[in-house]
Amino acid sequence: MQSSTPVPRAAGRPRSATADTAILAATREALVELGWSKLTLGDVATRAGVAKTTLYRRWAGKNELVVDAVAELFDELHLPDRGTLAADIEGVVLQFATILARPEAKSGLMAVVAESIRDDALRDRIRESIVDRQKCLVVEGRARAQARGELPPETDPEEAARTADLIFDVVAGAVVHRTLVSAEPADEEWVHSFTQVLLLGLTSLSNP
Amino acid sequence: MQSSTPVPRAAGRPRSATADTAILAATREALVELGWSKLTLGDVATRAGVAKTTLYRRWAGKNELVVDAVAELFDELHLPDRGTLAADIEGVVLQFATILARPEAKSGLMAVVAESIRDDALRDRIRESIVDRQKCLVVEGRARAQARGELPPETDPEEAARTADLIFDVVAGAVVHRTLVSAEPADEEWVHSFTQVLLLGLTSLSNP
DNA sequence: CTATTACGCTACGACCCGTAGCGAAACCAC
DNA sequence: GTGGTTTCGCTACGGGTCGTAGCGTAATAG
Repeated sequence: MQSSTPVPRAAGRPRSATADTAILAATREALVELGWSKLTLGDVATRAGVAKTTLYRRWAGKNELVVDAVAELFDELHLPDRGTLAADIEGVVLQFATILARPEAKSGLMAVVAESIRDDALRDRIRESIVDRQKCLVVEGRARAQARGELPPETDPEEAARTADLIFDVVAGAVVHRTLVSAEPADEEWVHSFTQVLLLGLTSLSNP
Repeated sequence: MQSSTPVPRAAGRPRSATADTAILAATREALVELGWSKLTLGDVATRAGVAKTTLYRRWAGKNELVVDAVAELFDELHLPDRGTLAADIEGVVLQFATILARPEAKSGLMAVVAESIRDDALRDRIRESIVDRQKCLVVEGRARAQARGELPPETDPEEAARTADLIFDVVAGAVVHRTLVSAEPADEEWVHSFTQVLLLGLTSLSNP
């Protein structure tokens, strides 16, 4: 019934994979040099060495393109295992802060989130490719801490989800606000103080 | 040396005060209906019943205009005196969340902050008219708590400033992230849980 | 009155958007 | 090889917004 390549290969000329990576890299480059507002799709196409029409065949517009370009920055985000909850938090927060310190992340992230306020599809895209991956780290970190006995095990899964959401908003919100609004570096000293505050709140939530 | 009106009145036709308020109101209206990206200065001028040139005589561009329009939303932000630190925090955070729930705040605030990443003058404008006023509430709230004996008095003023900055980033960041990124309401239940986390961290910072 | 400044209006070049149309190139099945 | 199919690069276009210049008029001070 089927030949060697059942479904994956559709007929016709395949899309250039190198073009994708070139476009996303060009987008980040333009974000650094021009910022969000002065970034144009025509300019990105020129930088990537592709035609403007090729860009529009793959992305609906500036919003979606920048989301994908910024999302790749968060690929390097992983949860270290440093033995204690405090050390794990410090490690992952510091990673997050390092990524946010890059100009392409600063220029792009806030802008697409602002756009997502009035674009539900864009919000979902951001959630899938950026936010949810970060939230997983919170859940995983809490699970490790519970396995170590640093935090009591969760009883109500619904309550656990609410707590994870709260922690995530606090962590991500604080780092983003520090970096993008206060415009000061989230360096080791700041992360250490922040972790200290968070840690007490974490344990207190579990032992009301 | 001076007549009746020394400095304030310059020669010539004075600027219309009603035009200012009409323009800022029209800006907020356009933010609600169109959002940041589709808001044009020509449209705002039409809504306000003024000429487009009048707009450009008073504001350098879209960024500065929206900052002023959004800043007025935060005029109603005041620190209540509910007797305890926990109650004060819950009160002011709930006020902040209520303002951020308004569509004109959502659409405008994130966008101008994103623009301020690459515009130092705009960042200063935001700081003066929006951020610093919020930070004052943190400082004032801590002073009250210290007067009540809920928090130990500060010794090092530099350390006190760092702590206030940290608390501010945590509070503002968490509420903003909850409202604009997670896109879920910062209602009384959430604010209560958040306050619980924050309060423990606050006291722990003071008693290391 | 004159001088000065703000206002409304019109018009303009410049830029970017997003799309259509075309021929050429790269893959598939036969 | 020969079709069929899809992508690619390129050009060109109408439409929209920008920010400014120019002009005549309106409002205030001296």
